[in-house]
Amino acid sequence: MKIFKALADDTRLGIIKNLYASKEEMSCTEAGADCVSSKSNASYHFRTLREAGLIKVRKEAQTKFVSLNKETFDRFLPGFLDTL
Amino acid sequence: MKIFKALADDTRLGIIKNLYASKEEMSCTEAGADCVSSKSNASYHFRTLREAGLIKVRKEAQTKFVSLNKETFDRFLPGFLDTL
DNA sequence: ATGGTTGTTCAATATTCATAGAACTATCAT
DNA sequence: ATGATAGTTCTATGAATATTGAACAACCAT
Repeated sequence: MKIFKALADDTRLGIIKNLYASKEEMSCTEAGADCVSSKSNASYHFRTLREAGLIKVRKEAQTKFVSLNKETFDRFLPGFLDTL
Repeated sequence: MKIFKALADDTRLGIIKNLYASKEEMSCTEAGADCVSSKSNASYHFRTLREAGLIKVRKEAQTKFVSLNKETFDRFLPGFLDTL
């Protein structure tokens, strides 16, 4: 459920696409650059994605790096990422 | 997107589970028996599911029979139904 | 024709979710 | 220490969704 709610939003879907396309981790700022409307908005969406288990977050200095949590996709939405 | 919005709700997810478990078509009343809170509410959720392409509807007399639209699941969420 | 099912539509309300700005923490660079 | 960067949290507000009941339409059975 949390997964579907997390994916039921254009902004978050955009972030997922960015992360999938990049094949690497990105900073929150990077990953949300073209989707997000303010930094508090960004924070909100990244939290939603994290709580749904769709992304992993690693902190380095001030910066947080995010990447797709492949395990979750494989487990609950196997094959989905390839339909993006 | 419409697909995720459609799945991002407990009531509709319940309906999907019922349909998946039954392996056959069911009437709307049957499929929603344990999830839905009123008949207008049922109608609303079935419409949402239909518009997302997740179910097929067949009318026979007063009764509408609903079933999963496997094509949509296979195309956009391959493998998902088996995780239910 | 009347009454009983099955489902739809409409309008009102309630609930949930998304957005914005301001104040804040933490880290780095000078 | 100061300023800059990266992100969080809070409160308020707006937008989108869900729920309800009432009135309705379609179909069947008698």
